[in-house]
Amino acid sequence: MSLKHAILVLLEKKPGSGYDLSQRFKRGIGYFWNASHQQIYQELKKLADARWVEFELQTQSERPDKKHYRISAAGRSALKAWLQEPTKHERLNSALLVKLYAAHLADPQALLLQLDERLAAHRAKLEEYVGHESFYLDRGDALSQKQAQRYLTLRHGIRYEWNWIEMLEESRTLLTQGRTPQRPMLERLTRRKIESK
Amino acid sequence: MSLKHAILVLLEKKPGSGYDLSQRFKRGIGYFWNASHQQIYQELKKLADARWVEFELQTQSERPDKKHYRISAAGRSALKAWLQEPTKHERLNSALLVKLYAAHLADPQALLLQLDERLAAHRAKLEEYVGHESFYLDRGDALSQKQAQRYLTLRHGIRYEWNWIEMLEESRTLLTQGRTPQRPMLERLTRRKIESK
DNA sequence: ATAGCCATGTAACCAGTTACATGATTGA
DNA sequence: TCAATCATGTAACTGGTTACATGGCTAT
Repeated sequence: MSLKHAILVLLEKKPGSGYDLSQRFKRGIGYFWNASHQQIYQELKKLADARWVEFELQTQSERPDKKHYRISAAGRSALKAWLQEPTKHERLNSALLVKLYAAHLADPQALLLQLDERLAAHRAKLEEYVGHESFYLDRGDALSQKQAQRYLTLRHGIRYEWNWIEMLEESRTLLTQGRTPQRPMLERLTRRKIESK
Repeated sequence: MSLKHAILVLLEKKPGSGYDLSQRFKRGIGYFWNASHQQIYQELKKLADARWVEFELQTQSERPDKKHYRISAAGRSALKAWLQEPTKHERLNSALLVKLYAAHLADPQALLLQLDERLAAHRAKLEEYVGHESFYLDRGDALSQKQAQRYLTLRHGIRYEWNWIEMLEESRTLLTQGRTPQRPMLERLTRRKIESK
């Protein structure tokens, strides 16, 4: 499992409560890892049992008490070990693509609704990400290694959203106007790049 | 769950055994849905219990006996109902991106190995997909609605692989030469496209 | 009043992976 | 002889979702 390790990465960067972590999973690291608060709390408990994290109880007036977690030395070395391990391919299972594949069996109107809903969501995400990008671009050459890494993951997020938008737009065109894209997805120039493996 | 429905889609297209299905999940529909044979056999049993599929036993000499499954009328209407239902967002969890995000904590050599392994896999997939594409392009305007839908899902697969390749190449450049991409991911022209929501 | 944020959790369930199990045929 | 293909499954486990549960504070 990697949720354990994703949490360790976050705590290595900055300690915090389960609640803090669940917020952070919705922002930066949410480009490529998601977790619900239920999962996070259970995982933190396991991590604490394994001594990979430690916490102190912070009592607060005005707000509920909270547990402030930080990574331990053991956690750091577990994280480092995990970083060296080979990484499995993640599978991609998309129910929406299954529906598109079987679109001829569906009511076109109902499918279009679903496409539009998703299109709006991906456009919103993309706008958000493009907004984040200026942070890195303004700094130009002066990006640290850490920042550069994070910028690359953001670029991945941007590409991901952009792809979905293109796919959904092409699907809309097909369903509303019956037109299919005629050009190959990749042109000769880019194809050269593949072959130079 | 959608594995049920993915199976129904496949059986609607063409009946077959569990083994056949597991092969088909590795090919065409594998662009966007994956399933292991263990999952498939268990799911087929449930589908048969629910009367969404039917099967006959085919005894074979020379080869093991098999169960030939086909979709039932009830299965067809369950499938149709599912196609109208709203579709949940799939979450994207990528351990490799988590590792990249935390690359400064890792041994660069070990990480590079992982990147290269993935890069090779994505390049191989891309070549495979680009090969499939000619099937659709040769037919030009003459694509049926069904074929056009399938072509769109293939295009999605091509984009997906291409993205990973770009991301992994940028990461290699960062890890080996310390260079970060300077240009914004999307230029102004394409950005207009986003805003015209 | 009503919703949203802060803050934590449990329990039941569903989905997916890994390990184990069998056994014949075909091609290198 | 070894690996691959055909063909089916069970069992244990891990990971993730949904539903349920509590409760004060702040802003509209």
